[in-house]
Amino acid sequence: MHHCLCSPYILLKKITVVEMGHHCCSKQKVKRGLWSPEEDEKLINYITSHGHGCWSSVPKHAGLQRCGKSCRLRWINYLRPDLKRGSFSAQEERIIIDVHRILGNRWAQIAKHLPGRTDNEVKNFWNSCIKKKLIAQGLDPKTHNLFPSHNKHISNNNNNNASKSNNSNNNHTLIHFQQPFTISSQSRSGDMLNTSMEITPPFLTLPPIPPSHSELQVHGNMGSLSNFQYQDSSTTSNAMLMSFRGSKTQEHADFIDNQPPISENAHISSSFSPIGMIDENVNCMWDSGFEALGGHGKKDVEQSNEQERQEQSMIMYEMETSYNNSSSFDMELMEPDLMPCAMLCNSSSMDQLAWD
DNA sequence: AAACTGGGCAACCGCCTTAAT
DNA sequence: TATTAAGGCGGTTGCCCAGTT
Repeated sequence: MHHCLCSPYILLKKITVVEMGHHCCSKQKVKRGLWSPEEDEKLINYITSHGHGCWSSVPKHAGLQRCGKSCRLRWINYLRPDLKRGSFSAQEERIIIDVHRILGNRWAQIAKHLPGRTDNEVKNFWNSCIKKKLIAQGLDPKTHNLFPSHNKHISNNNNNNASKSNNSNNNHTLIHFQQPFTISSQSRSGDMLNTSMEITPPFLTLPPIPPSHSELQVHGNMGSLSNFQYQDSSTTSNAMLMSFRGSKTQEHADFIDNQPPISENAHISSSFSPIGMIDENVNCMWDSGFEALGGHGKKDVEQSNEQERQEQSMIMYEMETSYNNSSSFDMELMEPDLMPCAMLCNSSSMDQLAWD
């Protein structure tokens, strides 16, 4: 729920003036509570004509009895012109979950993947909505893993440590792919980066987007990780397929984008140590270059410069299975596009944030 | 109709980091 | 190098609204 700037809700809300003020502006009398339309107008007028500059001086220059922090927060979370309004889309929801899975409660980082959304908004949405959905699915919202009791239940049903739920008759596409694996990054030239991460699937924790918007298909039998495929055909250009072919002797994880192969160097290794290519500008985290599935647009020659940049940013990932339940890695080393969400969201937003 | 309750969300608090001196 | 102020961020609070009793 977003309150309109002229909402009676704001007008009726009690606004207090605090004598002591905040610790950051203790010598001022500052208003607290919700902002009035008049205050908003003052702040907007000042910032649009002068920029915020030093926030601590904004209230004085703008004629506001607020502390600088409060002004900054009000601008960032509510008044900024580039803010997106309205409820979160299913795709935004998926991005939040995917990034949260990797970054945890780093709302500001998560919000960077959602243009027009603020960290506060994402945080509130998580706490009020997504968290409950995950819990309802039997997933721990902190770890995104199954709660032990739920895990046991699934295990009993499937006789395996991996399972899926793909009942087309309900709205829960929930892939429980329990074996964690470690990702370490490697530059294309072969130089190893000190980047590694361990991911405990499932990647997918959301109900499928309604068919009108997207289709999420799960194929195969997850038993022993064999022949599992995940296909996201939400858009014509983003469709991809991940295939886990598992056996005790030879296991694969194929990540196939419907984009044309970016590099012939891409390959999949055995022993469940698949190596995929990461392309920050392709809407897919993994581009194995194995085979294209379905239609896709061809690379335009005029994009050669762009492609060169893409090539430079490609990182080879090696994944290997691990059987402990820890899931830690150095978040600071994780580039936004190296996250699962990159599979699902528009490249435009990801591009901007790619190498921040 | 009134009271109660939970959800949603804007705003605040306090800690940490960074930049300036 | 130490100190201080400002900015940034995650956690939490408090208020209003809508639904329920």
